[in-house]
Amino acid sequence: MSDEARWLNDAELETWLAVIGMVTRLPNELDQQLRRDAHMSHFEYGVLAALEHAEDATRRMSDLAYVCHGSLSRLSHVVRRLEEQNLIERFACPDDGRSTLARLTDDGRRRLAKAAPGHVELVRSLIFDELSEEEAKEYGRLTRRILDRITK
Amino acid sequence: MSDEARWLNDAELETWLAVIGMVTRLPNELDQQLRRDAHMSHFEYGVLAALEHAEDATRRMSDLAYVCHGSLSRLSHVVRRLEEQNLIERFACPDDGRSTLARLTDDGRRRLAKAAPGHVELVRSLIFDELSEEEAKEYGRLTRRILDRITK
DNA sequence: TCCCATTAGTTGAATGTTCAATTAATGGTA
DNA sequence: TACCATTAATTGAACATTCAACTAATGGGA
Repeated sequence: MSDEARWLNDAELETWLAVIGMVTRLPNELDQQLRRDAHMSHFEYGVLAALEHAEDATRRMSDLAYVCHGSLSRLSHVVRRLEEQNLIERFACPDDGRSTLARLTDDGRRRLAKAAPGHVELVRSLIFDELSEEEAKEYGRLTRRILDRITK
Repeated sequence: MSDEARWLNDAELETWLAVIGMVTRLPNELDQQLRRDAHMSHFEYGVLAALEHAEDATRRMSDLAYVCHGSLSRLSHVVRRLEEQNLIERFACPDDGRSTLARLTDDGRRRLAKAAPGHVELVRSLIFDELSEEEAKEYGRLTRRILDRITK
């Protein structure tokens, strides 16, 4: 309270308001497009994509939660729903009895391939059509530094 | 499908993965701090703050929804809960019978003032302690351009 | 004046996420 | 070996958000 110096100045506030808008509106935008065109949320898309890029299209639940930026609980619920649609299958980890492995099925791969073009098109139109190549790189570098702070 | 050129290249993908991490993790981080220290979500904080900065600490519901980046339905539910805690009051708009005005109460102002220092401290530690003054401005400009695209 | 498309807001149900409790396996260490 | 703190994952309840349906007021036209 006695520390006025720690308040945000005008320039900082302007930046901060833009950041709030971005982190609030962008997920909504991605969710809407994917729900409309591919009947999945952006988080679900991220789970499928994270599996596709993994060795054997397989990951431990906790690793998957980390790379998808979600809690293990959230992931567990989401994976159950994806499993019910046969997009993912779960099986015990042979190395560690506590772990569960999740693997992308062929159906899952097809659903992802169907969803990807429209999703990428939206990402491109919102970010990479707006910024020059160098601006986009700089934006990535700055964002990564902040993200590393958040992740600790 | 036939359009390989529209896919993301390595640099774009790196930028995009950082952005996804940011928009997914930052809201969680803000929510956790505010819930722990002030028993409110970041969205609720935003609603109170948006009212405080308004003329007579009063705004139409739909304006409030816009500046808070949420749907009118979401805002309606949130405002009901805040009203139950006497942080906000609602009353009919004299100019337009369809509109509802929301006003910050004295209790609401106090709750916001109590929550603000800890919240600002977190924002500062995540963003403005990481970036130089010029980097923060640049980050704000780039983010704003993307946000304007999202908002159309 | 009388429509009626549009805008503003609310509500309840369906859905999704968080939170806390629980189960179970692991890896040290006494 | 027996203990137990830690890690991994799941589950159900509580809570928040979205979605669709609804009420109601407004502002133009015909």
